[in-house]
Amino acid sequence: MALHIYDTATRGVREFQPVRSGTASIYLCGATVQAVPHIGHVRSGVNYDVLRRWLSFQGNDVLFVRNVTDIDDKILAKATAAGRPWWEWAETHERAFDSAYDSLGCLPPSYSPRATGHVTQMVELMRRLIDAGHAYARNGDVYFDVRSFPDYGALSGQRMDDVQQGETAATGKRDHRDFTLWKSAKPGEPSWPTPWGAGRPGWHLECSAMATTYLGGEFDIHGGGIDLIFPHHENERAQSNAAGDGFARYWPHNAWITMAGEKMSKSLGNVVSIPAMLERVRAPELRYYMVAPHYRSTIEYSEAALAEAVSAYRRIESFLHRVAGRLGSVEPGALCAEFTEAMDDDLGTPKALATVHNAVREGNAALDSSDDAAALGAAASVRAMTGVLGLDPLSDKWSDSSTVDNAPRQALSTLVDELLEERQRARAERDFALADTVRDRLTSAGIAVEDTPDGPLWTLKDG
RNA sequence: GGCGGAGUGGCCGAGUGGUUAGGCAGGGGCCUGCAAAGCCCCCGACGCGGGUUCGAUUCCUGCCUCCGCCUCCA
Repeated sequence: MALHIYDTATRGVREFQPVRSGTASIYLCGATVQAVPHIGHVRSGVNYDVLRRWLSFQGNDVLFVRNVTDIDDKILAKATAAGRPWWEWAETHERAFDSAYDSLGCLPPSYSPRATGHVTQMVELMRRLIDAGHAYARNGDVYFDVRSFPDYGALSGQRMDDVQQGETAATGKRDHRDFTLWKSAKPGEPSWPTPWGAGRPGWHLECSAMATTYLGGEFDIHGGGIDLIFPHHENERAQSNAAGDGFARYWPHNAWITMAGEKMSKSLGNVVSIPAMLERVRAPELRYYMVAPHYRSTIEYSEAALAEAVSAYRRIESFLHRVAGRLGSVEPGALCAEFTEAMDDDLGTPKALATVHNAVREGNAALDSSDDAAALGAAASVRAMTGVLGLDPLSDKWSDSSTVDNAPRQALSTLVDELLEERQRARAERDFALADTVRDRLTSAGIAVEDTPDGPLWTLKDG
């Protein structure tokens, strides 16, 4: 089975057939960089990172473009309120997003275009729309004429007559449902010159301009959160199709992470920032939490569920450490067939992880029965499968050796090994009181000791 | 008002017209000086009422509850 992916436009799963065979082009609506990212924002990044990795793994040459909206009402308002230049405000938060994506193991995009760098392309797109009779200028604003495009509403399933109202601010519209392509300059606000007057981009226009600039008039996948279906993606599609571009072939949308049943928003005060979370759990554990449910299912955030994700991830991790400790290095091997099948079915990560856990159990059993070949095979498979999900505990990104300073670790290792030798001597002499005292000392220092057939193994607790 | 999503065992979370999701927790066992880890077994579920069917959690229908979008939003 080839990859099948959900398409909001058709309300169903369809086989992925790229515009150009052997390549995959993805445009993801990235952040409006007006505040620090929370876990909801990063879920989108992580979900599409998994899609991108899966397409790459299957041999596609993937182009992954994730934009940055670096000019909009909120950025201007917040920067003004903070007494800072708008461009500094945007840049500061863009860095915060980049850092959050990176810390969760999202591969960097092929390119991350900024809205302010693509005014030329936006002007050209407006020119085409006006020439074709799909847009009009009024007092320096430029609007898309919704009634000129009969297919408007097809993506989101909206019926024209039932759309309650459009953007509130605009005044020069022919129809209240028309949306703004370009906003005329207001005193004190940044602006760029156009044939219709100075102004700044309307939100929807920039994505069409940037997507087609880098991915072509027709490309494969356009993603984002479910809230973007209407009006943002509806409008993007309308303006691009009206201009004569085929635009995106597939429109998947990821669901929310909610808090106590409500979407996260700063006004509700229920935002969990990424740095705050990473003080409590390790990055791959948080990533596991976001990858384990299906991307189209709402995640109801809870401490207990997060703790379960931590346990589940550690089960996988400790299996790989077990095998590596006993049998030496483990290289990524072949995927289980069920894993491929699950991933091909609209990125069925829950089933895919079930496959991983089955392999872990079988691998542990093989280890217990000293079937080294089977254990190694299972471990290789687990590395490959978790690698596709960006969760491979032995990858350079997540293995402890790459994140912990080597010299301190060496020093610690020397001291711990001496204590463990002392404990082993005590055990050999059946002086268990002394042995347990040594173990208790290590435990209280945050070092867990496990006895294995190959001798004691120590790990730092709570990574 | 329009459009869309969801209600699964103690918890998280998939899925299917009849036969094992997976994880976490709980009970029993093996292993271990003890512990931890691991393995084996067990426990148990499909919001409510109708209908279709040999059989429905899975299809149809009515109802209840919750959530999202329609202004900016991952």
